[in-house]
Amino acid sequence: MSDNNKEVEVKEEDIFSQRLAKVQELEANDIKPFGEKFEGSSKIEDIRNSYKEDIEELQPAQVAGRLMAFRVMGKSIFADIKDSSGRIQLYANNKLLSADDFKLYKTLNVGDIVGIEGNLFITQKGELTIKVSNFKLLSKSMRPLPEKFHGLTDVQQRYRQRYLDLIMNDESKQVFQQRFAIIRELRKFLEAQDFLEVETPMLQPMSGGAAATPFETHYNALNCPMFMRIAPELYLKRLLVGGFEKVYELNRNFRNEGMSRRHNPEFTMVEIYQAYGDCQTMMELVEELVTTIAQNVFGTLKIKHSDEKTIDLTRPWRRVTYKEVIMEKAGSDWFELSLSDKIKKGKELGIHTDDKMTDIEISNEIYEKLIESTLIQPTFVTRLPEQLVPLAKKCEDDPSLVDVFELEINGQEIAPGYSELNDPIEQRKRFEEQVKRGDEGVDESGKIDEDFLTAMEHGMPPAGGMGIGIDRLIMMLTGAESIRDVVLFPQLRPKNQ
RNA sequence: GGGAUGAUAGCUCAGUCGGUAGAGCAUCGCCCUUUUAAGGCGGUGGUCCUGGGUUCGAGUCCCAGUCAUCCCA
Repeated sequence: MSDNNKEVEVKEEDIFSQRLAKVQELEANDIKPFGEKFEGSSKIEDIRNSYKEDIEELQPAQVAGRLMAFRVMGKSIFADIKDSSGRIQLYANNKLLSADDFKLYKTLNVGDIVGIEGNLFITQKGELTIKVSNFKLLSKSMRPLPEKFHGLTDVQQRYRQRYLDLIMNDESKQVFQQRFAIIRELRKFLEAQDFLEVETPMLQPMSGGAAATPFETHYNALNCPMFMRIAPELYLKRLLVGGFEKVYELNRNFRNEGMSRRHNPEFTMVEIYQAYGDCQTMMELVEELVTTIAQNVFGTLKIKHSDEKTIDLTRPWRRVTYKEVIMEKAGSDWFELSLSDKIKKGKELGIHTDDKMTDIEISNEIYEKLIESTLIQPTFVTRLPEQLVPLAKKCEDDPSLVDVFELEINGQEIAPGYSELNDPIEQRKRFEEQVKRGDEGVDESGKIDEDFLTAMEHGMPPAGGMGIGIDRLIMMLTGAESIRDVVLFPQLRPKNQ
C-alpha cells in the first residue's frame, strides 16, 4: 500500500510527530480528529447494571470515553474504553464495520477519546462487551499515556500532571471523588441545621484571625498593600454583630509558610459560628457533623488506615483538658515545677528548649511535639492557656484559661473551637498584649483591627465558633498520608525558573 | 535551614570493575477473528537532571547546583 510506504519514508521520530501526521491524514480524509457533540451515551456503570443475561433481544449501548487498551488480533480487535464511571470492553471486526471504517478503527490509539455504538454480548471468557457497529473519533490523543500496568508512579509527575494521575490511577481518582462527596455532605449537614453559607473577603487590607504570615500583594487602584486572608474569622464575627445567627464559610485560606506533608500554602477551611452557643455547642456540632459525614460517605465510623491504625469515630469522643494531657506526658507535678526545672525536664523528654522560653511556651512545645501526634483517636483537648488563644472567652472558674477545644484526630489538629470572646474591652486588651509580646502574625507596626473592634463595640452576641481544616479532615477519612494526595493541584516549586 | 534518598527512552525500570546505552510497556510495520498486562517477528525512539573536574575514556568517580520524596529544625 502506498500509504504505508509513505509513512516509512517520513520516518517520524517521536510519538507526537507520528500523531501529528495521523491528524493531518484524518483531516485530509474529511474526518475531524477533534470531534464535536456526542450525546445520548450511558454511563458504563449503568450499562453494566442494566444488562440482562437471559434474554434473546439485542441490547444496544452507547458510550463515550477514553481508550485504555487496544488489542489487535488480525481481523478482530478488542479494546477497553473508560468513562467517569468505569471501564468496558469493546469488540470490533471486519464484518461488523465497513472496510473503510475498520481501517480507520485500526488507526485508533490508546488515549483517544471515542464515541461508540453497538450491542452488548458476553465473550467466551465471560466478559460483558460492546460489539462495535458504529464509532466516532471525538478527540485524537497526541501524546502517549503512561505505562498501562504500573500507571504513573512518579510522585512529582502525578502532582504536576494530575490529569495523568487521574486517568491512570483509580485509587487517586477515588480519593478526590471522596473529597468532594465529603464537602457535599458537609454542606448538606449545615444546610439541614439552618446554617447560612456566606462569603467574606479573601483580599483584606490587614490580615487577622490567626497567627500566621500572610501573602502580601498590592492593589493598584487604591495604591495600598493588601493581604490574602489567613482566616475569615474577623469578618464572620462582624456578621454575628449584624444579626446573622448561624453562618459558615467554606473556602481557601492562604498562609505564607512552609510546605510539608501536612501543609499547603493554600488550604480549605470551614469556619462555623452560632450565636448564643458556646464551646460546648460546637463540640457537639462537630461530633455530629463528622460522624454523619463518615456514615453517609463511607458507611462506617471505623476508618481503617492500616493494620495497626484504625480510627474509631464512635461517639462520645474523649474530652481531656490541656493540663491533664500534658501531665500525662510530663508528670503530675509538671505545673508545680519552676521554669528552670521545666526547661531541664523538657530537654530530658526530648524537646528543643532554650533559656528564653516562657512557662507557657515550653508546655505548649511538649503538647505540640510530644502529644499531638499521639492523639490518633478523636480527642477534644480543652481549657487552653489564655495567651495561646486571643479571640476566645475566658473560663469562668479560671481566668488564666480560655473556654476552647482543639479537636485532635489522626495525630493532627482537625478543628479548633471557642466560646467566642464578645467583650470588646477585653478583646482590645488581648490584641494589645499580643502586639506587646510580638506574637507571630501580629502586625509589626502594632496595628490593631480597629474596624473589627468597632463592630464588637456595637454588641456581638455570645457565640460558639469553630474552624475545621477540610484537607486534614479528608486525610483522616481517606487515609491519605500527605495533603498533596487530597489537594488536586498542590503547590510545587515551578519547574523552569 | 540540616540530614538521608532519588533523577537513565513518552511511562515502569535495569545498567557489573570506569570501556559501543539496555529491557518491558507505548509507538510504527508485518502475521494473527474471543483477547484482556493478548501473542509472534522486525523497526523507530536517549541533553543518562544541569554545570564543572579527574581520566586515553564518565550513566558510573569527585565538586557545585536544580528538582523531588522522607526525616529533623
